[in-house]
Amino acid sequence: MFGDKERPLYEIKANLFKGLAHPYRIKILEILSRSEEVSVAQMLKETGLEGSHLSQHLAVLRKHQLVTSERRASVVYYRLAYPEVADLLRVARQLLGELLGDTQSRLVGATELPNIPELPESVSK
Amino acid sequence: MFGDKERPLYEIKANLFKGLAHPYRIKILEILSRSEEVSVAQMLKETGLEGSHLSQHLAVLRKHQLVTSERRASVVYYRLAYPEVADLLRVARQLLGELLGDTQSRLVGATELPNIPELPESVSK
DNA sequence: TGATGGAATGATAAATCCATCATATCAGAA
DNA sequence: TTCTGATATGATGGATTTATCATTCCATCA
Repeated sequence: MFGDKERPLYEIKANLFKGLAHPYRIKILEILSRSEEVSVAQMLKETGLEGSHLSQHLAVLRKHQLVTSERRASVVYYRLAYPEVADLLRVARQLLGELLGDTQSRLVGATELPNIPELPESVSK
Repeated sequence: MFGDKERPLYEIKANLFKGLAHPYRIKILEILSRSEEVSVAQMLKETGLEGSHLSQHLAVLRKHQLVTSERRASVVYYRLAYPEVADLLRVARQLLGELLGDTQSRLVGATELPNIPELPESVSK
């Protein structure tokens, strides 16, 4: 195993992307990208997730240092840890523009990409 | 399940990040970012991976449409499917600059992030 | 044709991740 | 203090991902 100093950058980067690699976490980060600061209660509404499930995804995002949280009274507020997180989502959107623009990609995407668990209505976009 | 048209963007984005969420795939994409076009043989050398393992990761990258491949004679050449892929890595690097710049993050990263399988010497950076 | 080298695919066990449910913590109200 | 609403943590089974090994495919050369 590696000490942190010598740990290859690839692994740190891969970890970063792992933090982003779930539809609900993307959803959460996009909510945070728009709003500066959002309470867990608000996210519950916007995502339609069950409480502990949301908390679990928030824990992942915290672990990867993509968000920070602050408790005021009994409410916990989240925000993006760095504006670059939003940049990352922006570039991803841009790449997907290209990617989905290609005629074939629809079909390929539909048939070959892993199937995706259904989300509650409220989450659809 | 969703047809491709209504499939929420979050899921498509999450899939994109999943394609990036492995150290060897980052390594591979960075090699491709530098070189316009690279043969599998060259990647074998640069990554130190065993053949079928490399192929498997290349298959993942193809499935996610992050790279394209072309066979000329018996050699297969890969390249990035879109320049935005390199952008994504660039932004990630930038974010990590912030993230690792913070004093605490080293410790947190070392103790709390999932442990990472050791890579052969040749891959270390 | 058969043999050879480069690359991809298939199968499998181990590791990791996810959704669900139950339980715990924390802070304010009664 | 006990209760209650808000949030987090723990445990568990099922699904997905990964590393390894064996096999197959594809193109060239003898």
